[in-house]
Amino acid sequence: MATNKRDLLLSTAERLFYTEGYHATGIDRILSESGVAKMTLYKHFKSKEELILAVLDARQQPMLERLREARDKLPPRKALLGVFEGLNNMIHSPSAFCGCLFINAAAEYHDRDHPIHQRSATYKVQFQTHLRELLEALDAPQPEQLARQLQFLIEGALSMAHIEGPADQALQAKAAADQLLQAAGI
Amino acid sequence: MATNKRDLLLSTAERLFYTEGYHATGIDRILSESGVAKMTLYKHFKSKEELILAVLDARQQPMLERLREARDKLPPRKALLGVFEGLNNMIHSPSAFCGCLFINAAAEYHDRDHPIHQRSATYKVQFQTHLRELLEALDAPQPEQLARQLQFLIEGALSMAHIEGPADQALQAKAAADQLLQAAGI
DNA sequence: TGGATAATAGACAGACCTGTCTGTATACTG
DNA sequence: CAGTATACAGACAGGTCTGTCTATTATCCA
Repeated sequence: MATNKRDLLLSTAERLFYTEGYHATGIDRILSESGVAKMTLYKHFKSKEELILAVLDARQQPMLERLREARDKLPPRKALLGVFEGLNNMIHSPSAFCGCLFINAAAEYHDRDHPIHQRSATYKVQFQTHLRELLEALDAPQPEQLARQLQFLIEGALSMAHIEGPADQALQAKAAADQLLQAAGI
Repeated sequence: MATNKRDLLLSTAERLFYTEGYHATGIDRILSESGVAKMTLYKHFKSKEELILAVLDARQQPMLERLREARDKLPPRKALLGVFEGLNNMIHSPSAFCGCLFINAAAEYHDRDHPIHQRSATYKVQFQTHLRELLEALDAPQPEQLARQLQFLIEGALSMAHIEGPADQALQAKAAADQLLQAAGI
């Protein structure tokens, strides 16, 4: 038996939401694939929406943690370009690559006041803050703007890898990032 | 009475699919907002899926046409940066901006063999071809790679504008594109 | 061993979904 | 005027969705 029904539900739901979509994945599908009873799900989560929010939170934590680890272990420029290597691994993950869990969530819940959209936006803000801090450590002239431009490259590579299939998107984005850094004197 | 029921259905469906999502928009909603009868819809389109495909096709045509117009009227470098101005207009459109219709479609129909996903991918390929042709006209050293990098900037700016709300994403992406072009000696 | 806790299966309500069907009204066309 | 195409309203079938409920079983701890 798995350690914790709640975690089992979260990991099953994350996999299905990620590979099939949020609307397209019904509660019953999550239950049958995880082997958990319906009442157990509704004891842990008030509704499907709360389950989605919990999945996003659960995913956000390790992602940001890995970024912080790299920042603490590596020199700033290596940590910065390391993000693109992580992206490359993600795109070529053995399990099906379906873009970004948060972008996909925002794409299904368009309304910016919707909690799910907001949670996705929060993650992206934190991600961008991370990039900006690394650039500040490198004394970049316009860290805010450069961080946004690097994020565009990352998000764009993610989107395109999702739509056209895994290829060398992350490496080409990394090459562009490298040029932008050079142009900023880094 | 509107000119053509088919076109009325297409424009209503496009608006709803774009602002609410594909799964979240039911057939009945499209019918009640367009004032068209159900049988009329199913006379023009075999199924909801075919309606979605028709919406994507209908949207693809004018988009590519506008790009070609710019290419024929403007010098290549202006046409290239003009794409970012079009993007800026799109992001700040008076009607709600909800990202890219095609990206959103791919995000709801993840399977790359699915007709809807493929149709979205086809559009992005044509878009990239357009960028590459402009770069070839400018004698860029590596037109293929540069085209992909510019597309990452564009898609990334689109994604981020969708998730965090309309701001200066297109202009910052344009600034990055300008630097990449300069670095390539253009 | 006994009792609380947690999870189980499975039925159910009520809403919504797509797609089909019937029958009627309107408008164009030979 | 007759005939045909087009669109209409609205019921309907069959399925799926979320969320609630009941009643039963397993597990753990004192």
